[in-house]
Amino acid sequence: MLPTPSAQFAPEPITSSRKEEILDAARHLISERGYLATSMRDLAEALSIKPASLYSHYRAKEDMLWEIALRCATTFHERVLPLAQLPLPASERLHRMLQAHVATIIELRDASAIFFREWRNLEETRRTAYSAHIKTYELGFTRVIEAGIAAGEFREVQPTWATYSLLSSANWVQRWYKPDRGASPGSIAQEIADFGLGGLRKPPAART
Amino acid sequence: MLPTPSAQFAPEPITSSRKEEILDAARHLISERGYLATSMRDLAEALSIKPASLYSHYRAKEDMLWEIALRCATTFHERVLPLAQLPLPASERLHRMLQAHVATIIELRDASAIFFREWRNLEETRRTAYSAHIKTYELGFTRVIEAGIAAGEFREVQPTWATYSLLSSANWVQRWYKPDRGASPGSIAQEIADFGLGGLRKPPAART
DNA sequence: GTCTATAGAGAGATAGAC
DNA sequence: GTCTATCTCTCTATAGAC
Repeated sequence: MLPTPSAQFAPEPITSSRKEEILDAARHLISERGYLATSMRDLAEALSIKPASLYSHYRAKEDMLWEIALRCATTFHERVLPLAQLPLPASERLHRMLQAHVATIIELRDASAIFFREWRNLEETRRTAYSAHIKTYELGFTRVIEAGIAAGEFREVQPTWATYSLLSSANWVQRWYKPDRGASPGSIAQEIADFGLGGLRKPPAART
Repeated sequence: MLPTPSAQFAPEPITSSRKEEILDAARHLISERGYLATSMRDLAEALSIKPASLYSHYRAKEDMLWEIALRCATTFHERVLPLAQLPLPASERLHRMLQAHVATIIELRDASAIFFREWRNLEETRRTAYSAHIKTYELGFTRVIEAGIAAGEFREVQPTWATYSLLSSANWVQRWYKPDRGASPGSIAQEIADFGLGGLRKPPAART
């Protein structure tokens, strides 16, 4: 699963590598301090250049935020949503989706943090586009949950609520995951997917 | 459960009611736009006064954030942690704690949003105190989960991970809860507590 | 592509009259 | 307790030399 250990994005061709360095630094600083609390001065200083130089690469601060968010959304879509179409039972598909989701959060840790937290700082047009992305993504999970209920694999929960609940608990991994804690990203993803599905699965036997 | 429908906080006696009006407006604006994106000018305008007048009530913008966060933390502690001590099975105690937690999020919706999101804008001393509060609170859940595992009520999960997972999925209610959706706060709290516990409970029968 | 210099807006906060 | 007036700082962004 997820054979490529390094990220390859493709919303637009990666033009200059300097732009990428700047975006990397931006991801790091913004994920740590927040978008509004990170100034162009801070960013420039982290790169050992002057603030004005940043504007040769990005026309505005918000353009960076948008690029970070958009690439992140694209990666989640490309890696997770296709798994919904596999010819497998719904519970197995959902499990793989959750695992891929969590693995992506861990791999794109800084970008994910920004993706989850900073969308409200996008101007309205972009924020609307962002919301549409999110809705599509969530719907991918909801459909599989619905299928699982119809197939009798899952309890009869509200599919949208279950989606929120699962993704919520998966997304929090981004807040407390520390790379140095021994547990491998794969095992964490596995554990979270297991745990989340536990609440959904129909007990094999009967009772209450 | 939670007999008082209106909040009564008590970190310090409620001095003037004007202060409370200001804090209410602050809660509303900050929860909607974010702390840094809400200026003292915005807040003053919402109250139909001039920005300078705010400083007769609060010495600094951050003092408001701190008061909002501290009161919110206190309420969560007072309402939820005592339930951990009830003479009941761990699963039942955990269920009641989750339910009270979710009910509090819904009732203090604006304050909760700020409490979860804006702590990073506190100055260091306060942020440290905040972290200590949170740790104590989470530990209350972890202890009950440990007890449940020891008693054979729960599967053998990592108690801290389970705590994060449960609280994460509960906390997300704050993002998508709409007061007008028909479902009562109580039934939502119930559903979320049920769902979260499902992943934890030991299946009554055996298998896999 | 990076620099110096700076424009122009808006932030948090204070002084002191009423 | 609210006002007018304003200080000082920092922000994003631009102009134009190199």
